[in-house]
Amino acid sequence: PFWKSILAGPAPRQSVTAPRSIAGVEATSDLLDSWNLFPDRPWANDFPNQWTPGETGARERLERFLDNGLALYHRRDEPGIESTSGLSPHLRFGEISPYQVWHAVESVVTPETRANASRFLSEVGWREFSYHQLFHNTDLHRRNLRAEFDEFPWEEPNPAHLSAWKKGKTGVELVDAGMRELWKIGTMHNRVRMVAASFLIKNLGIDWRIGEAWFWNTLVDADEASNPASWQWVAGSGYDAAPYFRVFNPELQAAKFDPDSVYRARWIEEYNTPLYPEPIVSLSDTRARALADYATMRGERPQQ
DNA sequence: CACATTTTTGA
DNA sequence: CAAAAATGT
Repeated sequence: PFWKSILAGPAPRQSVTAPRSIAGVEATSDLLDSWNLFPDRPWANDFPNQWTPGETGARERLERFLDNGLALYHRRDEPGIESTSGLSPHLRFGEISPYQVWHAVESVVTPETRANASRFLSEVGWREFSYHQLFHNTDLHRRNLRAEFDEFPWEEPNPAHLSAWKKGKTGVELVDAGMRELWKIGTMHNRVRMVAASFLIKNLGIDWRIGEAWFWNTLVDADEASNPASWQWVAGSGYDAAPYFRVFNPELQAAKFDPDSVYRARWIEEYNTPLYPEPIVSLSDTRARALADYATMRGERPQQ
């Protein structure tokens, strides 16, 4: 309903260009580079190859997406190909606005790319919906929007499981590839985020807030609205969220969206070697336990 | 933006 | 009787 009502309204306004000067204001500005904001630790070595912080980088990223990604956007769920925009860190830091994105897309759209363009804009719309939720719930990262989830029987996090998830050593290929992408370059493909989140919450039985906190600490696009809203979406505790019983099967997701293993092989060095670990949990057993926990929350008697 | 199971379809 | 569609969690 949120996006529908946005679309029913007027198009967003055009952005105004920055003024060269403001009458009566004398302002000098440091060069951003002189602040040496970029991390110099080894863990950030690969970051400069991934994105260029700042307004120019944001503009270039958008152009690149409009030139190459938009026509492929119907394949956005395949993490092995570059079909998503990669704009999230730029949007996060206000280096480009959703309104600018909207008008840029509308200015290049053709009948052939109309469907992809609308879908892409609706994804930007999810971000707006997240801010709508945050505006009305400043404790979005803490409180289940659907209060019945306060009764959910989360288990005490198993430290070995949680650590394996953070390090990408769960033995579940798509989850590990995503978590290692996150650690290496501070981002993760959206489809894989959903799978990795579903695995933590449902297969490992760990409270979504613990996953949210890890993403908040590691994502370069960590966003105070999108991050918690999306975790609540996967957990089923959010507004208009995925129902809790929608449990991703990481193996089926990998077969469907990474059929040639390109993504998994890219991020898991020891992929397809004996060094790669066995799964730390059984996907089917833990899925059954998750559904049983859900029934408990709903006050239902256990099956049989 | 799921998956498993049941029911229906149709060659 | 396999595949597609509907259904329940």
